[in-house]
Amino acid sequence: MTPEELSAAITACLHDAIAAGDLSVPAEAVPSGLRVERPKNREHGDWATNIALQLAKPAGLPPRKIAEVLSSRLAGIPGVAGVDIAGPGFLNITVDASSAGLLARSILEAGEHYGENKALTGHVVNMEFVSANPTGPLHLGHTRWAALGDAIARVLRASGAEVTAEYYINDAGTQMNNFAASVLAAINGRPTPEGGYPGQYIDDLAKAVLTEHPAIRELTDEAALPVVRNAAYAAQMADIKATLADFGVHFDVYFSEQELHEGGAVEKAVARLREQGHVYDDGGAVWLRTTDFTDDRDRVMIRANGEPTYFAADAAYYLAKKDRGFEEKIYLLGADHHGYIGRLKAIAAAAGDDPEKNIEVLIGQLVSVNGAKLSKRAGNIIELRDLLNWLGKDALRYSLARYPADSPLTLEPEQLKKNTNENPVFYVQYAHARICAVGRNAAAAGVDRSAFDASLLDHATESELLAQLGSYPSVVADAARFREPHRVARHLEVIAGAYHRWYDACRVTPVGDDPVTDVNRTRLWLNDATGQVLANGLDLLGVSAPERM
RNA sequence: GCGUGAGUAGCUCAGCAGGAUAGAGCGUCCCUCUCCUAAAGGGAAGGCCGCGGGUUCGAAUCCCGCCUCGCGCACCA
Repeated sequence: MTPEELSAAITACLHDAIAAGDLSVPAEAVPSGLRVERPKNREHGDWATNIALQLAKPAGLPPRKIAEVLSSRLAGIPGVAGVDIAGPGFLNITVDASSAGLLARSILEAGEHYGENKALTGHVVNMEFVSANPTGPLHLGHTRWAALGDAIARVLRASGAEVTAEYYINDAGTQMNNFAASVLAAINGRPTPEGGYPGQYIDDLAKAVLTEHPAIRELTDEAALPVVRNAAYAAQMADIKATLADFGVHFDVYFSEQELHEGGAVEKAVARLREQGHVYDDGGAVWLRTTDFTDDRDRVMIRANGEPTYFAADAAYYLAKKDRGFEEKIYLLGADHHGYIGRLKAIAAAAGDDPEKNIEVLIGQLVSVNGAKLSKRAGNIIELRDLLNWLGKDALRYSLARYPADSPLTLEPEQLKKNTNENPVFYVQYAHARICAVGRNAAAAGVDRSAFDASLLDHATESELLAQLGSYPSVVADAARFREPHRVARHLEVIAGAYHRWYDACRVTPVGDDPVTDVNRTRLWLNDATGQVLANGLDLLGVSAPERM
């Protein structure tokens, strides 16, 4: 029995009690999503609900009185072994072993789909993250959002949402000219120009451009600059994409800012917003009255010199997302950009959208790494590529995904390289590897899954393990709803702990010459089911589930 | 100044979508392998949940005020 099935059964009992006149509660006071919780204290049963406490006020009865009415009905739910009323009015429910144990089989039947849910079915989401400028390699500042954004996209999909992961390329504006000028200067052996980009990677790009265009030095700067710009841009973007691929991060769409400008989308956006009545002219510039909404000041769209601002492109980009049919637009930004929330929401509102519903800006606090070496290639930054080579994809992705985005984070590399409990990614992966080892040993000992008797899974550690496995789908759903994949990571650690304790208490393979029994066979189901859940959860985080360590 | 995030065990952090005795890992101190991965497990010790008010059956959690720290407040991108 899963917690969802139990809570549905309790809800049904509640409605029965009301229909039978045992309880008088207004329909609107009955919670739609009744939840059962795993009590911290094992003496409080397998599952608990505080429904009686919640209904006390609307029913005008003491909570314990309501609990008494419900407890006899709850006791009649198939699979429920006992119901106790505790404390102020909690209902503590004990599930019989055979009912709880069936979960092991249903997990294996669902396989890699176990944990998927329909919490966000019908949601069409655009998820924008990383969006690093194509003027240099990805660095530490992008790493957290890459890991987190990709994991959020995965949990959203697992909850039924239709998600497009998108990377906005800021390939327009003066930065690209400075970038091109820097590469051209390197080609000609001249020093980095004013406002240009220093670093070894510029020289590498220069060499690549020179290989592709051997005669480039013979052109005037004016003629060479566009060629250099395009070639260096393409090479840098290729490097970024390759790094992301190695990091296991996938984007469905790379969206070019330059194409917005070239296609006239920026002018059209200004015109559209002007039609909506939110645009005005002042001091030769064109402004969007974002203060009509929640922004603290109006924003310039077209400067007095006729050049559109970055903000104007942002507005055009928002409209492009809207026009492509994305009802929900999620932006993942660093804390240094949190000032953008107001203006982005104002764009949405000015476009006629609901800023509470159609746009969501997630802010992540900055991350640092103790003892990380600065990149020689790219100047004073920590490169994602170097972190990847140093710590490995799994440790890096897991450790970034296991904290909420709004908590400041300092990674401890020495800890991430350890193979002990101190390293959470190891702890979870080790549990998976151990499960696989047990599976191999079971096969060698002649234990297979030819029999399954759920009532044999009656040890306290089995009840605990089964309960945590049963909670997994709702953890995935919560992770999606709140955009917090760290919930998955934390729950995997709980499952891994429950597994290790079970492993110590209950053997799958017989000792010595003892015969293979249905206890062994049934435990193999539980062993394999746990491995399936750990693998599924690690996959949501972009982390591998090794079979051996 | 305004906005925004944080403050929980010696350390790194969960818990904040109100619930029962506030949790995990590390560190310290005990204990458990002739038997599936001890790379593990069990136990002990360790807390004015930043401070002060409020809301209610109940507050680490919600509201108000204050303190400390991080980040941001461009006709830059």
